[in-house]
Amino acid sequence: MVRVGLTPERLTLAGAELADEVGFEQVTVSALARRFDVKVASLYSHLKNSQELRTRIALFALEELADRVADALAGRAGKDALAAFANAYRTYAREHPGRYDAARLRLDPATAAASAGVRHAQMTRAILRGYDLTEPDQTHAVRMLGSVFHGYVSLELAGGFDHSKPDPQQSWDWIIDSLDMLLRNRPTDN
Amino acid sequence: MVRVGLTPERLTLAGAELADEVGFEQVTVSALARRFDVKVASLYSHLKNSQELRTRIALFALEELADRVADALAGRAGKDALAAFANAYRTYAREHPGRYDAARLRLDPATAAASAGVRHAQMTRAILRGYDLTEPDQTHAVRMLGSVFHGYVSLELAGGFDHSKPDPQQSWDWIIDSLDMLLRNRPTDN
DNA sequence: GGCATTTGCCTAAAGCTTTTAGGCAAACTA
DNA sequence: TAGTTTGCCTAAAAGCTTTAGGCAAATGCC
Repeated sequence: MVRVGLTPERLTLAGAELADEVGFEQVTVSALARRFDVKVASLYSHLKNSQELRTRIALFALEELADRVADALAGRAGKDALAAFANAYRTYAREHPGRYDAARLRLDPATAAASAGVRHAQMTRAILRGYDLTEPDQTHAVRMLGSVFHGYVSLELAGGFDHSKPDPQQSWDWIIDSLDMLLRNRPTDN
Repeated sequence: MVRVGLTPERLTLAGAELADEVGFEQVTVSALARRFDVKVASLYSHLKNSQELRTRIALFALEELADRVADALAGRAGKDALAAFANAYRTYAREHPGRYDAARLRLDPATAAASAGVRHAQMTRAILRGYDLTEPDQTHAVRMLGSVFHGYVSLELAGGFDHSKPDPQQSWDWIIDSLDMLLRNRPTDN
C-alpha cells in the first residue's frame, strides 16, 4: 500500500488539468482517482465531496487567470491596458478551456467574496482609470467590459464562430477598438 | 398499466419546465420519469439517450427565444429595435433561466445549422440594417452584440451583479445606449 | 531505536443515474 | 374480432458519489 501523497492542492491541480483535457463537466472524483491510480474512496479524505473539488478548481482558475491579467497589465495604461486585459482573458480561455469554464462556476456569495474574482473587478476598474469616467458610469463600464469579454470568449469557445468568416481575431480586435473609442467618447450619464 | 401518453415533444417541454425549476444541469432522464410517474426505462422508447433529451430542450429553447425576439422586433428599427432585441433576450433569460442555459448548450455543427440559432443570427443582422455598416464591420458587430447580450445575461444570471449597486437595469440601459452610439458613430474599418 | 498515535489509502456497501434487453397488455388496424 | 404495433413494465449491468470501518505506513516522543 504505497502512499501516493495526495493533497487537496495536488488534487485541485490535477483536476484543472483534467478539465482542460476532457472538459470541466467531465471532471469527476472517480476520474481523478483513476488518474492517481488510487481507489475513489481515498479522495474523500482530502475532499469533502465532489462539489468541493469543482469549487477548488474554480478558485484555482480564478487565481491563475488574475495572475496572468495582472502580469499583462503591468506598466500599461489606456487602450494598451484594455487590449492587454482582453487578450490575457482570451488567451487563457484558449489555452485552458476547462479551467476557464471552471472559473465561471457559480460560487456561493461568501466563497465568491473571498475569491480572486475580487481582483478581477479591481483590475477592470484599474483599466478604466485611463478613461475619464465617474460613477455610476464606471460601474456600468466595468459590467460592460466583463460582459463583452466573457461573452465573446465563451461564444468562441463554444464554437459559435467556427467555419465563419472573418477570422475571430479580427472581430476581437475590432471590438477592442470599438470599446476604446466608446470609453473615450461616451457622454456622461446623468 | 395505464398509458401516460409520452411523446418526445411532451418530454422536451416537461424537461424545459424542469430546467427552469431545478437548473438545466439537474435535468436527468430519471427526474423526468419521476415527474411523469413512470419508470425510467420507459423514456428510452422516446429518447435515444440523455444527450438527446438535452439537445431537444436546447433546440426548443432556441426556437422559443427566436419567436419572442421576432415578436419584439416586429415594426421596430434603429435603436428601438436594438433595445427590443436586447430586452427580449434578457427577459427570456430571467423568466426561463433553465431554458436559457439550455440554449447555450454546445450543439454539433449539423444540429446547430438546422437550429433556430440561424434565425438569431439573421435577426441580429436585421437590426444592423438600421445602422450604416458594411462588411466586415457588420459581422464584427453581429459578434459584438451577441457577446455583450449573452455575456451580460449570463453574468447576471450567475449572480455576478447581486448585492452591488447600481441596479443592473441601469447598467443594461447604459450598455444599450452605448452600443447604439457606437454603431452610429464608429468609423469604418479598412 | 522502540512504541504510540496519526494519517493515508484500502475494502465494502448503499443509493443514484444511464442504458439495454426482453415481456405483457393496451391500443390501433383490417 | 384477430393480428400487429406500441407503450410502459421488470430486470439487470455499469458507472459515479458518499459513508463506515480497517490496516499499515509515517510521524512524533521518550
